Amino acid sequence: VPELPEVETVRRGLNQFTLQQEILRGDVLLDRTIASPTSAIEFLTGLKGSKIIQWHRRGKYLLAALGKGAAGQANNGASEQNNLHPSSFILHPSPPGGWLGVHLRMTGQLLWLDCNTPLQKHARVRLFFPGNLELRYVDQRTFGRMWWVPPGQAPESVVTGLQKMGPEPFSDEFSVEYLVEKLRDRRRPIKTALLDQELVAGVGNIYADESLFLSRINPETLCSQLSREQIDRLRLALIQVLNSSIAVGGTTFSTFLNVHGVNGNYRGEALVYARAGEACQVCATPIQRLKLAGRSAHFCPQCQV
DNA sequence: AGCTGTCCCTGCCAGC
DNA sequence: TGCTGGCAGGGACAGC
Repeated sequence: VPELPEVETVRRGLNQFTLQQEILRGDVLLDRTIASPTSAIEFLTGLKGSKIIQWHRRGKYLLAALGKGAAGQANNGASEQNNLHPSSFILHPSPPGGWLGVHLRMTGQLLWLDCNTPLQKHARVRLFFPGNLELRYVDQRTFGRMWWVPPGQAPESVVTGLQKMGPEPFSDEFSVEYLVEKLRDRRRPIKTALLDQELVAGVGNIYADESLFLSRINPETLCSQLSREQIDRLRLALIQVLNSSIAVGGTTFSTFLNVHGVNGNYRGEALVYARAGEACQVCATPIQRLKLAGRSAHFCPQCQV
Protein backbone atom coordinates (compact mmCIF):
# COMPACT_ATOMS: atom_id res chain seq x y z
CA VAL A 1 0.00 0.00 0.00
CA PRO A 2 2.85 2.47 0.35
CA GLU A 3 2.59 4.61 -2.76
CA LEU A 4 4.37 7.84 -3.68
CA PRO A 5 2.95 9.94 -0.79
CA GLU A 6 3.74 7.29 1.80
CA VAL A 7 7.26 6.72 0.49
CA GLU A 8 7.77 10.48 0.37
CA THR A 9 6.61 10.73 4.00
CA VAL A 10 9.12 8.09 5.02
CA ARG A 11 11.84 9.81 3.00
CA ARG A 12 11.29 13.10 4.80
CA GLY A 13 11.42 11.37 8.16
CA LEU A 14 14.64 9.61 7.26
CA ASN A 15 16.23 12.85 6.09
CA GLN A 16 15.26 14.42 9.39
CA PHE A 17 16.82 11.78 11.61
CA THR A 18 19.38 9.57 9.91
CA LEU A 19 21.77 11.91 8.11
CA GLN A 20 25.51 12.06 8.77
CA GLN A 21 25.41 9.08 11.06
CA GLU A 22 27.61 6.10 10.60
CA ILE A 23 26.25 2.62 10.04
CA LEU A 24 28.23 0.71 12.67
CA ARG A 25 26.95 -2.74 11.81
CA GLY A 26 23.80 -4.56 10.81
CA ASP A 27 21.83 -7.73 11.05
CA VAL A 28 19.78 -9.46 8.37
CA LEU A 29 17.02 -11.56 9.91
CA LEU A 30 15.45 -12.69 6.62
CA ASP A 31 17.90 -13.34 3.79
CA ARG A 32 15.52 -12.90 0.88
CA THR A 33 14.89 -9.30 1.90
CA ILE A 34 18.30 -8.56 0.40
CA ALA A 35 17.96 -8.48 -3.38
CA SER A 36 21.58 -7.50 -4.01
CA PRO A 37 24.35 -8.37 -3.39
CA THR A 38 23.51 -12.05 -3.32
CA SER A 39 24.58 -12.62 0.24
CA ALA A 40 23.46 -10.80 3.37
CA ILE A 41 27.08 -10.74 4.52
CA GLU A 42 28.18 -8.79 1.45
CA PHE A 43 25.26 -6.43 1.91
CA LEU A 44 26.22 -5.67 5.50
CA THR A 45 29.93 -5.45 4.72
CA GLY A 46 29.17 -2.96 1.97
CA LEU A 47 27.18 -0.72 4.29
CA LYS A 48 29.40 -0.89 7.34
CA GLY A 49 31.29 2.31 8.08
CA SER A 50 29.23 4.41 5.67
CA LYS A 51 27.26 7.50 6.51
CA ILE A 52 23.92 8.42 5.02
CA ILE A 53 24.33 11.63 3.02
CA GLN A 54 20.79 12.02 1.76
CA TRP A 55 17.64 10.01 1.12
CA HIS A 56 16.10 10.27 -2.34
CA ARG A 57 12.91 8.91 -3.79
CA ARG A 58 12.27 7.65 -7.30
CA GLY A 59 8.74 6.35 -7.76
CA LYS A 60 8.22 4.07 -4.77
CA TYR A 61 11.93 3.38 -4.34
CA LEU A 62 13.98 4.97 -1.58
CA LEU A 63 17.67 5.54 -2.27
CA ALA A 64 20.21 6.69 0.29
CA ALA A 65 23.42 8.19 -1.05
CA LEU A 66 26.23 6.92 1.17
CA GLY A 67 29.46 8.62 2.18
CA LYS A 68 32.63 7.17 3.61
CA GLY A 69 34.13 8.65 6.77
CA ALA A 70 34.82 12.36 6.36
CA ALA A 71 33.86 12.29 2.71
CA GLY A 72 30.13 12.43 3.24
CA GLN A 73 30.05 16.09 4.04
CA ALA A 74 27.33 18.27 5.26
CA ASN A 75 24.16 18.85 3.52
CA ASN A 76 22.14 21.86 4.47
CA GLY A 77 18.57 22.90 4.07
CA ALA A 78 19.14 24.28 0.61
CA SER A 79 19.75 20.98 -1.11
CA GLU A 80 16.81 19.49 0.73
CA GLN A 81 14.63 22.19 -0.79
CA ASN A 82 15.59 21.22 -4.29
CA ASN A 83 14.92 17.73 -3.28
CA LEU A 84 11.28 17.93 -2.25
CA HIS A 85 10.09 15.98 -5.25
CA PRO A 86 13.31 14.62 -6.66
CA SER A 87 13.04 13.12 -10.07
CA SER A 88 16.70 12.65 -10.71
CA PHE A 89 18.95 11.18 -8.05
CA ILE A 90 21.37 10.45 -10.88
CA LEU A 91 22.60 14.00 -10.28
CA HIS A 92 24.67 12.44 -7.52
CA PRO A 93 27.30 10.98 -9.87
CA SER A 94 28.68 8.33 -7.60
CA PRO A 95 28.58 8.65 -3.84
CA PRO A 96 31.74 7.35 -2.14
CA GLY A 97 29.84 4.66 -0.24
CA GLY A 98 27.45 3.72 -3.04
CA TRP A 99 23.72 3.55 -2.48
CA LEU A 100 21.29 1.85 -0.15
CA GLY A 101 18.03 1.06 -1.96
CA VAL A 102 14.75 0.13 -0.27
CA HIS A 103 11.35 -0.82 -1.66
CA LEU A 104 8.56 -1.19 0.90
CA ARG A 105 6.26 -3.04 -1.48
CA MET A 106 3.08 -3.94 0.38
CA THR A 107 3.86 -3.92 4.06
CA GLY A 108 7.40 -2.67 4.54
CA GLN A 109 8.17 -0.20 7.32
CA LEU A 110 11.39 1.68 8.01
CA LEU A 111 11.47 2.60 11.67
CA TRP A 112 13.93 4.86 13.47
CA LEU A 113 14.09 3.65 17.03
CA ASP A 114 16.12 2.72 20.08
CA CYS A 115 17.84 -0.61 19.38
CA ASN A 116 16.52 -1.98 22.64
CA THR A 117 12.96 -1.74 21.36
CA PRO A 118 11.61 -5.32 21.41
CA LEU A 119 11.88 -7.02 18.03
CA GLN A 120 8.66 -6.99 16.06
CA LYS A 121 7.49 -10.38 14.83
CA HIS A 122 8.24 -9.35 11.25
CA ALA A 123 11.53 -7.51 11.75
CA ARG A 124 13.72 -8.32 8.73
CA VAL A 125 16.81 -6.09 8.70
CA ARG A 126 18.52 -4.00 11.38
CA LEU A 127 21.08 -1.24 10.84
CA PHE A 128 22.79 0.08 13.96
CA PHE A 129 23.94 3.66 14.53
CA PRO A 130 25.79 5.42 17.35
CA GLY A 131 23.86 6.18 20.53
CA ASN A 132 21.81 2.96 20.53
CA LEU A 133 19.88 4.17 17.51
CA GLU A 134 18.64 1.78 14.88
CA LEU A 135 17.03 1.84 11.47
CA ARG A 136 14.83 -1.25 11.52
CA TYR A 137 13.09 -2.73 8.51
CA VAL A 138 9.86 -4.54 9.40
CA ASP A 139 7.83 -6.27 6.70
CA GLN A 140 4.94 -8.60 7.36
CA ARG A 141 4.45 -9.99 3.87
CA THR A 142 8.13 -10.13 2.94
CA PHE A 143 7.67 -8.64 -0.53
CA GLY A 144 9.90 -5.69 0.30
CA ARG A 145 13.51 -5.63 -0.84
CA MET A 146 16.79 -3.86 -0.04
CA TRP A 147 19.85 -3.34 -2.25
CA TRP A 148 23.36 -2.15 -1.73
CA VAL A 149 24.81 -0.54 -4.82
CA PRO A 150 28.63 -0.47 -4.70
CA PRO A 151 30.37 2.87 -5.38
CA GLY A 152 30.92 3.54 -9.07
CA GLN A 153 27.89 1.57 -10.19
CA ALA A 154 24.73 3.18 -11.49
CA PRO A 155 21.77 2.54 -9.16
CA GLU A 156 19.62 1.27 -12.03
CA SER A 157 22.20 -1.38 -12.91
CA VAL A 158 21.53 -3.04 -9.57
CA VAL A 159 18.03 -1.83 -8.69
CA THR A 160 16.66 -2.95 -12.04
CA GLY A 161 13.13 -1.70 -11.36
CA LEU A 162 14.47 1.82 -11.90
CA GLN A 163 15.42 1.22 -15.51
CA LYS A 164 12.07 1.78 -17.14
CA MET A 165 10.64 4.12 -14.51
CA GLY A 166 8.45 6.82 -16.01
CA PRO A 167 8.49 10.50 -15.09
CA GLU A 168 7.80 11.74 -11.58
CA PRO A 169 4.26 13.17 -11.39
CA PHE A 170 5.58 16.51 -10.12
CA SER A 171 8.18 16.92 -12.84
CA ASP A 172 7.93 19.08 -15.95
CA GLU A 173 8.38 15.95 -17.99
CA PHE A 174 4.96 14.75 -16.84
CA SER A 175 3.17 17.13 -19.19
CA VAL A 176 -0.12 16.94 -21.07
CA GLU A 177 1.87 16.46 -24.27
CA TYR A 178 3.76 13.55 -22.76
CA LEU A 179 0.56 11.83 -21.62
CA VAL A 180 -1.35 12.44 -24.83
CA GLU A 181 1.53 10.88 -26.75
CA LYS A 182 1.89 7.91 -24.40
CA LEU A 183 -1.84 7.12 -24.25
CA ARG A 184 -2.74 7.73 -27.89
CA ASP A 185 -2.38 4.21 -29.27
CA ARG A 186 -2.95 2.16 -26.16
CA ARG A 187 -5.91 -0.19 -25.84
CA ARG A 188 -5.85 -0.95 -22.15
CA PRO A 189 -8.08 0.71 -19.52
CA ILE A 190 -6.74 3.97 -18.10
CA LYS A 191 -6.88 2.54 -14.57
CA THR A 192 -4.48 -0.22 -15.58
CA ALA A 193 -2.19 2.29 -17.31
CA LEU A 194 -1.98 4.45 -14.18
CA LEU A 195 -0.58 1.52 -12.22
CA ASP A 196 2.16 1.04 -14.83
CA GLN A 197 5.33 2.60 -13.40
CA GLU A 198 6.62 3.13 -16.93
CA LEU A 199 3.83 5.61 -17.66
CA VAL A 200 4.16 7.56 -14.42
CA ALA A 201 6.25 6.83 -11.33
CA GLY A 202 4.80 6.12 -7.91
CA VAL A 203 1.06 5.65 -8.47
CA GLY A 204 -0.66 2.66 -6.85
CA ASN A 205 -4.24 1.54 -6.42
CA ILE A 206 -5.43 4.19 -3.97
CA TYR A 207 -4.32 7.27 -5.88
CA ALA A 208 -5.19 5.77 -9.26
CA ASP A 209 -8.80 5.33 -8.13
CA GLU A 210 -8.94 8.71 -6.39
CA SER A 211 -7.50 10.65 -9.33
CA LEU A 212 -9.94 9.00 -11.76
CA PHE A 213 -12.83 9.91 -9.49
CA LEU A 214 -11.67 13.52 -9.16
CA SER A 215 -11.29 13.86 -12.91
CA ARG A 216 -14.64 12.10 -13.53
CA ILE A 217 -13.19 9.41 -15.78
CA ASN A 218 -14.45 5.84 -15.76
CA PRO A 219 -11.59 3.46 -14.90
CA GLU A 220 -12.52 1.18 -17.81
CA THR A 221 -12.09 3.91 -20.42
CA LEU A 222 -9.51 2.82 -22.94
CA CYS A 223 -6.45 5.08 -23.05
CA SER A 224 -6.90 5.76 -26.75
CA GLN A 225 -10.44 7.04 -26.16
CA LEU A 226 -9.46 9.78 -23.73
CA SER A 227 -9.71 13.34 -24.96
CA ARG A 228 -6.89 15.79 -24.40
CA GLU A 229 -9.14 17.62 -21.98
CA GLN A 230 -9.76 14.46 -19.95
CA ILE A 231 -6.07 13.67 -19.92
CA ASP A 232 -5.22 17.10 -18.58
CA ARG A 233 -7.93 16.82 -15.94
CA LEU A 234 -6.54 13.46 -14.88
CA ARG A 235 -2.98 14.79 -14.76
CA LEU A 236 -3.97 17.70 -12.54
CA ALA A 237 -6.18 15.52 -10.32
CA LEU A 238 -3.33 13.07 -9.82
CA ILE A 239 -0.88 15.79 -8.84
CA GLN A 240 -3.47 17.31 -6.51
CA VAL A 241 -4.37 14.06 -4.78
CA LEU A 242 -0.72 13.08 -4.31
CA ASN A 243 0.10 16.48 -2.86
CA SER A 244 -2.89 16.39 -0.49
CA SER A 245 -1.84 13.03 0.82
CA ILE A 246 1.79 14.06 1.31
CA ALA A 247 0.50 17.09 3.20
CA VAL A 248 -1.20 14.86 5.79
CA GLY A 249 1.61 12.34 6.02
CA GLY A 250 0.28 9.65 3.70
CA THR A 251 -2.51 7.18 4.05
CA THR A 252 -3.96 5.59 7.15
CA PHE A 253 -4.57 2.37 5.29
CA SER A 254 -3.16 -0.97 6.12
CA THR A 255 0.23 -1.27 7.67
CA PHE A 256 1.70 2.03 6.52
CA LEU A 257 3.65 3.80 9.26
CA ASN A 258 6.07 6.71 9.19
CA VAL A 259 9.58 6.37 10.67
CA HIS A 260 8.13 6.79 14.16
CA GLY A 261 5.58 4.06 13.69
CA VAL A 262 2.65 6.46 13.29
CA ASN A 263 -0.14 6.27 10.70
CA GLY A 264 -0.84 8.98 8.15
CA ASN A 265 -4.20 10.71 7.94
CA TYR A 266 -5.32 10.30 4.37
CA ARG A 267 -7.92 7.57 4.99
CA GLY A 268 -10.73 9.97 5.80
CA GLU A 269 -10.09 11.84 2.57
CA ALA A 270 -10.35 8.90 0.19
CA LEU A 271 -13.54 9.34 -1.80
CA VAL A 272 -13.85 5.98 -3.56
CA TYR A 273 -10.97 3.70 -2.60
CA ALA A 274 -12.18 0.81 -0.40
CA ARG A 275 -15.65 2.38 -0.28
CA ALA A 276 -17.59 -0.09 -2.41
CA GLY A 277 -21.28 0.08 -1.52
CA GLU A 278 -21.00 3.45 0.22
CA ALA A 279 -22.80 6.47 -1.20
CA CYS A 280 -20.82 8.66 -3.59
CA GLN A 281 -20.13 11.95 -1.80
CA VAL A 282 -21.17 13.88 -4.90
CA CYS A 283 -24.33 12.10 -6.11
CA ALA A 284 -25.08 9.41 -3.47
CA THR A 285 -24.95 6.59 -6.05
CA PRO A 286 -23.35 3.50 -4.48
CA ILE A 287 -19.64 3.21 -5.23
CA GLN A 288 -18.91 0.15 -7.37
CA ARG A 289 -15.95 -2.16 -7.47
CA LEU A 290 -14.66 -4.10 -10.42
CA LYS A 291 -11.55 -6.03 -11.42
CA LEU A 292 -9.19 -4.70 -14.06
CA ALA A 293 -6.05 -6.63 -14.92
CA GLY A 294 -6.30 -8.38 -11.58
CA ARG A 295 -6.62 -5.21 -9.52
CA SER A 296 -9.73 -3.84 -7.86
CA ALA A 297 -11.04 -0.53 -9.12
CA HIS A 298 -13.47 1.61 -7.11
CA PHE A 299 -15.57 4.22 -8.87
CA CYS A 300 -18.89 6.04 -9.06
CA PRO A 301 -20.86 4.78 -12.07
CA GLN A 302 -22.81 8.05 -12.18
CA CYS A 303 -20.02 10.61 -11.90
CA GLN A 304 -17.37 8.77 -13.90
CA VAL A 305 -18.19 8.41 -17.55
C1' DA B 1 5.07 -5.20 -28.78
C1' DG B 2 1.11 -4.74 -25.82
C1' DC B 3 -1.45 -6.65 -22.58
C1' DT B 4 -3.10 -10.04 -19.02
C1' DG B 5 -2.52 -13.70 -15.71
C1' DT B 6 0.25 -15.81 -12.14
C1' DC B 7 3.18 -15.83 -8.43
C1' DC B 8 5.26 -14.28 -4.26
C1' DC B 9 3.53 -13.80 1.07
C1' DT B 10 0.83 -13.18 5.55
C1' DG B 11 -3.14 -11.83 8.09
C1' DC B 12 -7.83 -10.91 8.23
C1' DC B 13 -12.53 -11.87 7.68
C1' DA B 14 -16.90 -13.73 5.74
C1' DG B 15 -19.22 -17.87 5.15
C1' DC B 16 -20.26 -22.47 6.20
C1' DT C 1 -15.28 -23.90 16.73
C1' DG C 2 -12.48 -24.49 13.05
C1' DC C 3 -11.79 -24.68 8.47
C1' DT C 4 -11.67 -22.66 3.67
C1' DG C 5 -11.36 -19.33 0.27
C1' DG C 6 -11.12 -14.68 -1.11
C1' DC C 7 -8.87 -10.48 -0.66
C1' DA C 8 -5.19 -7.00 -0.04
C1' DG C 9 -1.36 -5.63 -4.22
C1' DG C 10 3.89 -4.00 -6.50
C1' DG C 11 6.63 -5.88 -9.49
C1' DA C 12 8.96 -9.85 -12.01
C1' DC C 13 8.04 -12.91 -15.25
C1' DA C 14 5.54 -16.14 -18.48
C1' DG C 15 2.60 -16.55 -22.17
C1' DC C 16 -0.78 -15.23 -25.55
